[in-house]
Amino acid sequence: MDKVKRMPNRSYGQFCGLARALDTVGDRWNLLIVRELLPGPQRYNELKASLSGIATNLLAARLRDLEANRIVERRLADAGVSYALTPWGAGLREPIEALINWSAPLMITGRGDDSFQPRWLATALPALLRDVTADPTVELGIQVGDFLMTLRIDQTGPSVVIQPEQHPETILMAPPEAVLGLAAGALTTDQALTIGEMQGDREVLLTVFPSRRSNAAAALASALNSI
Amino acid sequence: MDKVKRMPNRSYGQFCGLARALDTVGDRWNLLIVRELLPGPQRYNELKASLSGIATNLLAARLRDLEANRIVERRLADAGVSYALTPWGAGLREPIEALINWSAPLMITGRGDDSFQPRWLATALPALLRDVTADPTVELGIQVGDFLMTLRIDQTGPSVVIQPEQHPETILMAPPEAVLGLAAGALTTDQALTIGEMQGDREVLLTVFPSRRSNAAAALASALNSI
DNA sequence: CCGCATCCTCATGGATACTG
DNA sequence: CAGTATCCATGAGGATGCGG
Repeated sequence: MDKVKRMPNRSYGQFCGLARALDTVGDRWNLLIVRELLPGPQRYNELKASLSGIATNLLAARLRDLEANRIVERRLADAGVSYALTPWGAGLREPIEALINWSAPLMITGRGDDSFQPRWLATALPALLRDVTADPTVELGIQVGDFLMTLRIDQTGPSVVIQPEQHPETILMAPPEAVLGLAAGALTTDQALTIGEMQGDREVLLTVFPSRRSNAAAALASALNSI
Repeated sequence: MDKVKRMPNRSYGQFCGLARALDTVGDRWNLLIVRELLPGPQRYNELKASLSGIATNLLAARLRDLEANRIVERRLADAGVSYALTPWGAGLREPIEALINWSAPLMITGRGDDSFQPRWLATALPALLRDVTADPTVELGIQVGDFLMTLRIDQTGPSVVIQPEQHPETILMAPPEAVLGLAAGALTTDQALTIGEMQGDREVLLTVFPSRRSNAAAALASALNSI
């Protein structure tokens, strides 16, 4: 009846950086929680809502583990608790961005029945557009849901700023499948624009400032084709 | 008795690159199998031996999944099957290297009771030394176990070549904890050299070519300190 | 031998109800 | 709002068997 002693925690037991990284953040939901916290701190119920489907006991357990491993820290916000990444935890941005870039072929099938949060674009777009240079300087405001950001492409490369001051004349409102499909290279810029213009009943509206429109389309096309 | 229909595969169901990447390679052992195949194809039993602790049925299942997802492909070798990465599967090198870099703080505790395979250095060392430039050109042969590689640091950055032609006068034979501890910044170069020289009974021998020794130590120190 | 498949046990994940 | 508690389904670990 007394079998061999069981390992208390299921570690790979390998002296390898990858194995130890996965020992720490390899459990289910862990990296998705980190992704959720990359744009900024979140409350427990915000995390629970964004990670649709996570069991509440699992979310609590994962947050406890991540806190014990110094990846996440609890902060006392007004009227509640707020979860934020430590500097080391925020260092997971690079691996996460690398996984997002690698996964581009998995995104061209479109959204399907999957859930979507505009917040995810704040991590995905900078990753997908990294190391891309465009000839003319382009600045687009992107609004998906109630999430505002500015996509800027210039000689120094592309950058995405979250929650910028609004530029109403250059706001691109698009459904997530159009934006991410475009970002993944699934659609040409023209197709994406067409989709945006065709589905007006879904509150999809494209209003790039006219004098910049061709520049924006060309820059986006060249940027996205090189992904 | 008829409950809600269960999902056949446990997908996150999120339209997000990270979530879809983890749907594909997030299951336990998957990324470690990819790491094992990064330096080159491996046989089933080689994988089973390196990944000490994996259940044989799990390895078979994971290889089937990875093959179905076009990450791994089976090749008919002489007298058996050989598993190799597809080009897309090899693209996981970047996320894996990013995780290895992120995990450096987890490596400074040393090897402990963990297992070790020299093959892992072939992925870890280039990752840890990326984006580092050294002033003088340095070339070191590193032998751990029966695994030979050349670490070269010059103006174009560091590079590691596996199984090179041997340079006996610059071979550094060191225990894995010394090499990886050094790579993780746990030890200064001098300490690592001392360890190497002190533990001769463990077949630990450091014989950097004398005229290059100071250059090598300085280059390694500056390279490793900037990690 | 190599490359798995089967069987069994236990740890982990998932859904829901409940509580300070 | 921010979690615990509980129960059950599923997946991992380990031993063994088995055909080529």
